[in-house]
Amino acid sequence: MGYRHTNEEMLEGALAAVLDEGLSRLTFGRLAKRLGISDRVIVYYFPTKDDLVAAVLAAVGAQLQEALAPVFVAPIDDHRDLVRRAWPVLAQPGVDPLFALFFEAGGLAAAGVEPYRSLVPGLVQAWVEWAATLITGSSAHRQREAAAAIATIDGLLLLRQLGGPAAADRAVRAIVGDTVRRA
Amino acid sequence: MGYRHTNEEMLEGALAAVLDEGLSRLTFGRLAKRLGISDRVIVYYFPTKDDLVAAVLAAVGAQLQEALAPVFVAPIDDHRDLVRRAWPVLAQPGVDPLFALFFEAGGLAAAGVEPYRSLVPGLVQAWVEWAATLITGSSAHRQREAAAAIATIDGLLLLRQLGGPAAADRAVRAIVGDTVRRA
DNA sequence: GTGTGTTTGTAGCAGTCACTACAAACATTG
DNA sequence: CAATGTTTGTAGTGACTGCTACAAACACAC
Repeated sequence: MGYRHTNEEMLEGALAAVLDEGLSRLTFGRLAKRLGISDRVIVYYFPTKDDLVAAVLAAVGAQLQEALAPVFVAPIDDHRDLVRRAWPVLAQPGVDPLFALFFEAGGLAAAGVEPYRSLVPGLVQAWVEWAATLITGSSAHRQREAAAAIATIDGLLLLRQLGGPAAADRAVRAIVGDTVRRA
Repeated sequence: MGYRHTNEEMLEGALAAVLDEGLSRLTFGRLAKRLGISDRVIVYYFPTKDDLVAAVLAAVGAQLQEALAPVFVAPIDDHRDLVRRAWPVLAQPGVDPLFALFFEAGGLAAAGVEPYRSLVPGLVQAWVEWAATLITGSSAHRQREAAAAIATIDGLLLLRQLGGPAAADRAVRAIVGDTVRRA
Protein backbone atom coordinates (compact mmCIF):
# COMPACT_ATOMS: atom_id res chain seq x y z
CA MET A 1 0.00 0.00 0.00
CA GLY A 2 1.28 3.45 -0.77
CA TYR A 3 1.14 6.36 1.55
CA ARG A 4 -2.37 7.07 2.59
CA HIS A 5 -2.73 10.76 1.90
CA THR A 6 -1.98 13.00 -1.02
CA ASN A 7 -2.19 16.69 -1.60
CA GLU A 8 -5.22 16.37 -3.84
CA GLU A 9 -7.18 14.10 -1.58
CA MET A 10 -6.82 16.44 1.32
CA LEU A 11 -7.74 19.40 -0.88
CA GLU A 12 -10.91 17.63 -1.93
CA GLY A 13 -11.73 17.01 1.68
CA ALA A 14 -11.05 20.62 2.55
CA LEU A 15 -13.27 21.81 -0.28
CA ALA A 16 -16.08 19.57 0.88
CA ALA A 17 -15.59 20.84 4.40
CA VAL A 18 -15.82 24.51 3.48
CA LEU A 19 -18.80 23.86 1.23
CA ASP A 20 -20.40 22.32 4.26
CA GLU A 21 -19.40 24.67 7.04
CA GLY A 22 -17.92 27.76 5.42
CA LEU A 23 -14.43 29.18 5.41
CA SER A 24 -14.80 30.65 8.87
CA ARG A 25 -15.06 27.15 10.34
CA LEU A 26 -12.09 25.75 8.47
CA THR A 27 -9.46 24.80 11.03
CA PHE A 28 -6.73 22.21 11.09
CA GLY A 29 -8.43 20.39 13.90
CA ARG A 30 -11.90 20.25 12.41
CA LEU A 31 -10.66 19.23 8.99
CA ALA A 32 -8.51 16.48 10.50
CA LYS A 33 -11.41 15.18 12.53
CA ARG A 34 -13.63 15.22 9.46
CA LEU A 35 -11.09 13.27 7.42
CA GLY A 36 -10.34 10.92 10.27
CA ILE A 37 -6.64 11.70 10.27
CA SER A 38 -4.18 13.53 12.44
CA ASP A 39 -4.12 17.29 12.18
CA ARG A 40 -0.41 17.21 11.75
CA VAL A 41 -0.66 15.44 8.42
CA ILE A 42 -2.48 18.48 7.13
CA VAL A 43 0.20 20.73 8.51
CA TYR A 44 2.73 18.47 6.85
CA TYR A 45 1.20 19.22 3.44
CA PHE A 46 0.03 22.76 4.15
CA PRO A 47 2.58 24.20 6.57
CA THR A 48 0.50 27.29 7.34
CA LYS A 49 -3.18 28.03 7.38
CA ASP A 50 -2.72 30.51 4.57
CA ASP A 51 -1.30 27.76 2.39
CA LEU A 52 -4.41 25.72 3.03
CA VAL A 53 -6.77 28.62 2.43
CA ALA A 54 -4.98 29.58 -0.78
CA ALA A 55 -5.31 26.05 -2.10
CA VAL A 56 -8.98 25.93 -1.14
CA LEU A 57 -9.70 29.27 -2.78
CA ALA A 58 -7.99 28.15 -5.97
CA ALA A 59 -10.15 25.05 -5.94
CA VAL A 60 -13.25 27.17 -5.39
CA GLY A 61 -12.28 29.37 -8.32
CA ALA A 62 -11.84 26.32 -10.52
CA GLN A 63 -15.21 24.97 -9.44
CA LEU A 64 -16.87 28.30 -10.17
CA GLN A 65 -15.46 28.40 -13.68
CA GLU A 66 -16.47 24.80 -14.17
CA ALA A 67 -19.99 25.61 -13.04
CA LEU A 68 -20.17 28.52 -15.45
CA ALA A 69 -18.56 26.76 -18.41
CA PRO A 70 -21.88 25.64 -19.95
CA VAL A 71 -22.89 29.27 -20.21
CA PHE A 72 -20.13 30.08 -22.61
CA VAL A 73 -20.57 27.41 -25.24
CA ALA A 74 -22.16 29.85 -27.67
CA PRO A 75 -20.93 33.33 -28.61
CA ILE A 76 -22.24 35.98 -26.26
CA ASP A 77 -23.46 39.34 -27.53
CA ASP A 78 -23.61 41.35 -24.34
CA HIS A 79 -24.01 40.98 -20.58
CA ARG A 80 -27.78 40.67 -20.75
CA ASP A 81 -27.45 37.91 -23.30
CA LEU A 82 -25.08 36.21 -20.91
CA VAL A 83 -27.35 36.59 -17.90
CA ARG A 84 -30.29 35.25 -19.87
CA ARG A 85 -28.37 32.09 -20.70
CA ALA A 86 -26.61 31.83 -17.38
CA TRP A 87 -29.61 31.93 -15.10
CA PRO A 88 -30.89 28.40 -15.78
CA VAL A 89 -27.38 27.09 -15.29
CA LEU A 90 -27.04 29.03 -12.06
CA ALA A 91 -30.21 27.42 -10.78
CA GLN A 92 -28.53 24.03 -10.70
CA PRO A 93 -28.03 22.51 -7.28
CA GLY A 94 -24.54 23.00 -5.95
CA VAL A 95 -24.18 26.48 -7.33
CA ASP A 96 -25.49 28.30 -4.31
CA PRO A 97 -23.06 26.77 -1.79
CA LEU A 98 -20.22 27.53 -4.16
CA PHE A 99 -21.20 31.16 -4.40
CA ALA A 100 -21.85 31.34 -0.70
CA LEU A 101 -18.18 30.47 -0.34
CA PHE A 102 -17.24 33.07 -2.93
CA PHE A 103 -19.20 35.74 -1.12
CA GLU A 104 -17.69 34.78 2.19
CA ALA A 105 -14.21 35.08 0.74
CA GLY A 106 -15.13 38.25 -1.13
CA GLY A 107 -16.53 39.86 1.99
CA LEU A 108 -13.42 39.08 3.95
CA ALA A 109 -11.33 40.41 1.09
CA ALA A 110 -13.36 43.63 1.06
CA ALA A 111 -12.79 43.88 4.79
CA GLY A 112 -9.07 43.61 4.25
CA VAL A 113 -8.62 40.26 5.94
CA GLU A 114 -5.60 38.28 4.84
CA PRO A 115 -5.06 36.13 2.92
CA TYR A 116 -8.38 36.84 1.22
CA ARG A 117 -7.49 40.39 0.36
CA SER A 118 -4.46 39.17 -1.54
CA LEU A 119 -6.13 36.22 -3.23
CA VAL A 120 -9.71 37.01 -4.17
CA PRO A 121 -9.16 39.98 -6.52
CA GLY A 122 -6.98 37.78 -8.70
CA LEU A 123 -9.78 35.27 -8.92
CA VAL A 124 -12.28 37.91 -9.96
CA GLN A 125 -9.94 39.44 -12.49
CA ALA A 126 -9.21 36.09 -14.07
CA TRP A 127 -12.91 35.45 -14.20
CA VAL A 128 -13.67 38.73 -15.97
CA GLU A 129 -10.86 38.23 -18.45
CA TRP A 130 -12.02 34.74 -19.19
CA ALA A 131 -15.54 35.99 -19.85
CA ALA A 132 -14.20 38.74 -22.09
CA THR A 133 -12.59 36.26 -24.44
CA LEU A 134 -15.95 34.62 -25.06
CA ILE A 135 -17.93 37.74 -25.89
CA THR A 136 -18.16 38.93 -29.47
CA GLY A 137 -17.29 42.40 -30.71
CA SER A 138 -14.54 44.92 -30.26
CA SER A 139 -12.04 44.70 -27.45
CA ALA A 140 -13.58 47.63 -25.60
CA HIS A 141 -17.06 46.17 -25.98
CA ARG A 142 -15.93 42.79 -24.73
CA GLN A 143 -14.24 44.23 -21.67
CA ARG A 144 -17.24 46.38 -20.83
CA GLU A 145 -19.76 43.61 -21.24
CA ALA A 146 -17.65 41.07 -19.40
CA ALA A 147 -17.33 43.35 -16.39
CA ALA A 148 -21.05 44.07 -16.49
CA ALA A 149 -21.85 40.38 -16.75
CA ILE A 150 -19.75 39.46 -13.73
CA ALA A 151 -21.16 42.34 -11.72
CA THR A 152 -24.73 41.47 -12.63
CA ILE A 153 -24.36 37.77 -11.95
CA ASP A 154 -22.66 38.44 -8.64
CA GLY A 155 -25.36 40.89 -7.64
CA LEU A 156 -28.13 38.50 -8.60
CA LEU A 157 -26.61 35.60 -6.75
CA LEU A 158 -25.91 37.73 -3.69
CA LEU A 159 -29.53 38.80 -3.74
CA ARG A 160 -30.54 35.16 -3.99
CA GLN A 161 -28.41 34.35 -0.96
CA LEU A 162 -29.69 37.23 1.13
CA GLY A 163 -33.13 38.02 -0.27
CA GLY A 164 -34.28 34.62 -1.39
CA PRO A 165 -34.79 32.99 -4.79
CA ALA A 166 -38.04 34.82 -5.51
CA ALA A 167 -36.44 38.25 -5.26
CA ALA A 168 -33.55 37.14 -7.45
CA ASP A 169 -35.91 35.74 -10.08
CA ARG A 170 -37.85 38.98 -10.07
CA ALA A 171 -34.61 40.89 -10.60
CA VAL A 172 -33.62 38.67 -13.49
CA ARG A 173 -36.95 39.27 -15.16
CA ALA A 174 -36.40 43.00 -14.93
CA ILE A 175 -32.87 42.76 -16.28
CA VAL A 176 -33.38 40.46 -19.25
CA GLY A 177 -37.12 40.83 -19.75
CA ASP A 178 -37.34 44.15 -21.53
CA THR A 179 -35.75 42.99 -24.72
CA VAL A 180 -34.31 45.79 -26.74
CA ARG A 181 -33.80 44.60 -30.25
CA ARG A 182 -30.44 45.94 -31.26
CA ALA A 183 -27.83 44.65 -33.61
CA MET B 1 -21.56 65.96 34.86
CA GLY B 2 -23.83 63.01 34.27
CA TYR B 3 -22.75 59.55 33.41
CA ARG B 4 -20.03 59.45 30.88
CA HIS B 5 -21.23 56.92 28.39
CA THR B 6 -24.45 56.35 26.55
CA ASN B 7 -25.71 53.70 24.25
CA GLU B 8 -25.45 55.95 21.22
CA GLU B 9 -21.96 57.19 21.90
CA MET B 10 -20.63 53.69 22.17
CA LEU B 11 -22.51 52.67 19.04
CA GLU B 12 -20.91 55.51 17.13
CA GLY B 13 -17.54 54.38 18.34
CA ALA B 14 -18.27 50.81 17.38
CA LEU B 15 -19.37 51.89 13.92
CA ALA B 16 -16.19 53.88 13.44
CA ALA B 17 -14.19 50.90 14.63
CA VAL B 18 -15.74 48.45 12.20
CA LEU B 19 -15.47 50.94 9.36
CA ASP B 20 -11.81 51.08 10.20
CA GLU B 21 -10.97 47.46 10.90
CA GLY B 22 -13.91 45.39 9.75
CA LEU B 23 -16.40 43.27 11.62
CA SER B 24 -13.98 40.40 12.02
CA ARG B 25 -11.78 42.56 14.23
CA LEU B 26 -14.58 43.84 16.42
CA THR B 27 -14.01 42.59 19.95
CA PHE B 28 -14.92 43.94 23.34
CA GLY B 29 -11.29 44.44 24.18
CA ARG B 30 -10.25 46.26 21.03
CA LEU B 31 -13.31 48.51 21.05
CA ALA B 32 -12.73 49.41 24.70
CA LYS B 33 -9.10 50.21 24.07
CA ARG B 34 -10.06 52.35 21.08
CA LEU B 35 -12.60 54.29 23.13
CA GLY B 36 -10.30 54.56 26.10
CA ILE B 37 -12.78 52.91 28.46
CA SER B 38 -13.13 49.66 30.28
CA ASP B 39 -14.35 46.70 28.29
CA ARG B 40 -16.92 45.94 30.92
CA VAL B 41 -18.77 49.16 30.26
CA ILE B 42 -19.44 47.86 26.77
CA VAL B 43 -20.64 44.57 28.21
CA TYR B 44 -22.82 46.56 30.56
CA TYR B 45 -24.65 48.14 27.61
CA PHE B 46 -24.36 45.21 25.22
CA PRO B 47 -24.49 42.10 27.38
CA THR B 48 -23.47 39.77 24.58
CA LYS B 49 -21.40 40.12 21.47
CA ASP B 50 -24.45 39.44 19.36
CA ASP B 51 -26.20 42.41 20.92
CA LEU B 52 -23.29 44.58 19.92
CA VAL B 53 -23.11 43.18 16.41
CA ALA B 54 -26.85 43.56 15.94
CA ALA B 55 -26.68 47.20 16.96
CA VAL B 56 -23.72 47.83 14.67
CA LEU B 57 -25.43 46.15 11.73
CA ALA B 58 -28.53 48.23 12.27
CA ALA B 59 -26.36 51.33 12.27
CA VAL B 60 -24.67 50.16 9.07
CA GLY B 61 -28.07 49.64 7.47
CA ALA B 62 -29.14 53.13 8.46
CA GLN B 63 -25.93 54.59 7.07
CA LEU B 64 -26.41 52.72 3.82
CA GLN B 65 -29.90 54.07 3.40
CA GLU B 66 -28.67 57.52 4.28
CA ALA B 67 -25.92 57.24 1.69
CA LEU B 68 -28.43 56.17 -0.94
CA ALA B 69 -31.12 58.68 -0.02
CA PRO B 70 -29.97 61.30 -2.58
CA VAL B 71 -30.54 58.75 -5.32
CA PHE B 72 -34.23 58.59 -4.64
CA VAL B 73 -35.19 62.23 -4.67
CA ALA B 74 -36.78 61.98 -8.10
CA PRO B 75 -39.20 59.33 -9.36
CA ILE B 76 -37.36 56.33 -10.76
CA ASP B 77 -38.50 54.60 -13.94
CA ASP B 78 -36.56 51.36 -13.77
CA HIS B 79 -33.41 49.84 -12.36
CA ARG B 80 -31.19 51.21 -15.10
CA ASP B 81 -32.53 54.66 -14.47
CA LEU B 82 -31.68 54.13 -10.82
CA VAL B 83 -28.16 52.91 -11.49
CA ARG B 84 -27.53 55.83 -13.82
CA ARG B 85 -28.43 58.29 -11.09
CA ALA B 86 -26.91 56.31 -8.26
CA TRP B 87 -23.44 55.85 -9.62
CA PRO B 88 -22.20 59.43 -9.03
CA VAL B 89 -23.58 59.26 -5.52
CA LEU B 90 -21.90 55.93 -4.95
CA ALA B 91 -18.58 57.46 -5.97
CA GLN B 92 -18.61 59.66 -2.89
CA PRO B 93 -15.91 58.98 -0.35
CA GLY B 94 -17.13 56.93 2.54
CA VAL B 95 -19.38 54.73 0.46
CA ASP B 96 -16.81 52.05 -0.23
CA PRO B 97 -15.95 51.33 3.42
CA LEU B 98 -19.65 51.16 4.19
CA PHE B 99 -20.25 48.61 1.47
CA ALA B 100 -17.13 46.72 2.42
CA LEU B 101 -18.83 46.23 5.75
CA PHE B 102 -22.05 45.22 4.07
CA PHE B 103 -20.25 42.64 1.96
CA GLU B 104 -18.40 41.29 4.95
CA ALA B 105 -21.67 40.86 6.81
CA GLY B 106 -23.38 39.49 3.71
CA GLY B 107 -20.64 36.97 3.12
CA LEU B 108 -20.83 35.74 6.66
CA ALA B 109 -24.60 35.56 6.36
CA ALA B 110 -24.28 33.53 3.17
CA ALA B 111 -21.89 31.23 5.00
CA GLY B 112 -24.47 30.73 7.72
CA VAL B 113 -22.55 32.45 10.48
CA GLU B 114 -24.64 33.78 13.31
CA PRO B 115 -25.81 36.37 14.04
CA TYR B 116 -25.28 37.59 10.49
CA ARG B 117 -27.43 34.89 8.96
CA SER B 118 -30.35 36.04 11.08
CA LEU B 119 -29.81 39.76 10.65
CA VAL B 120 -28.58 40.58 7.16
CA PRO B 121 -31.50 39.24 5.09
CA GLY B 122 -33.83 41.55 6.96
CA LEU B 123 -31.63 44.48 6.06
CA VAL B 124 -31.63 43.56 2.40
CA GLN B 125 -35.35 43.00 2.33
CA ALA B 126 -36.06 46.33 3.98
CA TRP B 127 -33.75 47.94 1.47
CA VAL B 128 -35.54 46.41 -1.52
CA GLU B 129 -38.95 47.33 -0.15
CA TRP B 130 -37.84 50.86 0.48
CA ALA B 131 -36.58 51.15 -3.08
CA ALA B 132 -39.82 49.72 -4.43
CA THR B 133 -41.84 52.53 -2.88
CA LEU B 134 -39.86 55.09 -4.83
CA ILE B 135 -40.15 53.53 -8.26
CA THR B 136 -43.03 54.47 -10.53
CA GLY B 137 -45.44 52.08 -12.16
CA SER B 138 -47.44 49.04 -11.21
CA SER B 139 -46.76 47.06 -8.08
CA ALA B 140 -45.25 44.16 -10.00
CA HIS B 141 -43.07 46.51 -12.01
CA ARG B 142 -41.87 48.27 -8.90
CA GLN B 143 -40.98 45.06 -7.13
CA ARG B 144 -39.14 43.72 -10.14
CA GLU B 145 -37.17 46.88 -10.77
CA ALA B 146 -36.37 47.39 -7.11
CA ALA B 147 -34.91 43.89 -6.82
CA ALA B 148 -32.96 44.39 -10.03
CA ALA B 149 -31.67 47.73 -8.82
CA ILE B 150 -30.40 46.34 -5.54
CA ALA B 151 -28.83 43.36 -7.26
CA THR B 152 -27.15 45.51 -9.88
CA ILE B 153 -25.83 48.05 -7.41
CA ASP B 154 -24.55 45.34 -5.10
CA GLY B 155 -22.85 43.58 -8.00
CA LEU B 156 -21.25 46.76 -9.24
CA LEU B 157 -19.96 47.73 -5.83
CA LEU B 158 -18.69 44.24 -5.15
CA LEU B 159 -16.84 44.38 -8.46
CA ARG B 160 -15.43 47.73 -7.43
CA GLN B 161 -14.20 46.24 -4.17
CA LEU B 162 -12.67 43.17 -5.75
CA GLY B 163 -11.87 44.19 -9.31
CA GLY B 164 -11.07 47.85 -8.90
CA PRO B 165 -12.88 51.08 -9.82
CA ALA B 166 -11.97 50.87 -13.51
CA ALA B 167 -13.70 47.53 -13.98
CA ALA B 168 -16.77 48.77 -12.14
CA ASP B 169 -16.94 51.91 -14.26
CA ARG B 170 -16.69 49.81 -17.39
CA ALA B 171 -19.52 47.65 -16.15
CA VAL B 172 -21.70 50.68 -15.43
CA ARG B 173 -21.14 51.97 -18.93
CA ALA B 174 -22.34 48.67 -20.36
CA ILE B 175 -25.38 48.54 -18.10
CA VAL B 176 -26.73 52.06 -18.46
CA GLY B 177 -25.83 52.39 -22.13
CA ASP B 178 -24.56 55.44 -23.94
CA THR B 179 -26.65 57.93 -22.04
CA VAL B 180 -24.42 57.90 -19.00
CA ARG B 181 -24.44 61.18 -17.16
CA ARG B 182 -21.53 62.16 -15.08
CA ALA B 183 -21.30 64.85 -12.49
C1' DG C 1 -28.50 60.22 53.69
C1' DT C 2 -30.43 56.21 51.19
C1' DG C 3 -31.05 53.61 47.28
C1' DT C 4 -30.13 52.84 42.67
C1' DG C 5 -27.62 52.86 38.61
C1' DT C 6 -22.95 53.55 36.35
C1' DT C 7 -17.72 52.95 35.79
C1' DT C 8 -13.58 50.87 36.75
C1' DG C 9 -9.83 47.73 38.79
C1' DT C 10 -8.32 43.30 39.37
C1' DA C 11 -8.70 38.75 38.35
C1' DG C 12 -10.04 34.83 36.25
C1' DC C 13 -12.75 31.35 33.54
C1' DA C 14 -13.02 27.79 29.83
C1' DG C 15 -12.66 27.45 25.17
C1' DT C 16 -10.37 27.90 20.61
C1' DC C 17 -6.71 28.94 17.59
C1' DA C 18 -2.32 28.22 14.66
C1' DC C 19 1.67 26.21 15.38
C1' DT C 20 5.67 23.49 17.50
C1' DA C 21 8.79 19.75 19.70
C1' DC C 22 9.96 15.21 19.96
C1' DA C 23 9.91 10.51 19.41
C1' DA C 24 8.28 6.46 17.36
C1' DA C 25 6.14 3.57 14.01
C1' DC C 26 5.65 2.91 9.25
C1' DA C 27 6.31 2.72 4.01
C1' DT C 28 9.10 3.27 0.01
C1' DT C 29 13.20 3.41 -2.68
C1' DG C 30 17.75 2.16 -3.52
C1' DC D 1 19.98 -3.21 5.21
C1' DA D 2 20.19 1.83 4.80
C1' DA D 3 18.27 6.18 3.71
C1' DT D 4 14.48 8.85 3.16
C1' DG D 5 9.87 10.27 3.34
C1' DT D 6 5.24 9.79 5.62
C1' DT D 7 1.86 9.22 9.64
C1' DT D 8 0.69 9.32 14.24
C1' DG D 9 0.84 9.85 19.49
C1' DT D 10 1.56 12.77 23.16
C1' DA D 11 2.15 17.07 24.77
C1' DG D 12 2.46 21.68 24.84
C1' DT D 13 3.10 26.69 23.62
C1' DG D 14 1.34 31.57 23.72
C1' DA D 15 -2.17 34.32 22.15
C1' DC D 16 -6.87 35.56 21.84
C1' DT D 17 -11.87 35.00 22.60
C1' DG D 18 -16.46 36.03 25.02
C1' DC D 19 -17.82 36.27 29.36
C1' DT D 20 -18.01 36.35 34.58
C1' DA D 21 -17.20 37.42 39.76
C1' DC D 22 -16.41 40.68 43.10
C1' DA D 23 -15.51 44.81 45.29
C1' DA D 24 -14.94 49.61 45.27
C1' DA D 25 -15.54 54.20 43.72
C1' DC D 26 -18.69 57.27 41.69
C1' DA D 27 -23.03 59.89 40.05
C1' DC D 28 -27.69 60.74 40.44
C1' DA D 29 -32.68 61.00 42.12
C1' DC D 30 -35.42 61.00 46.10
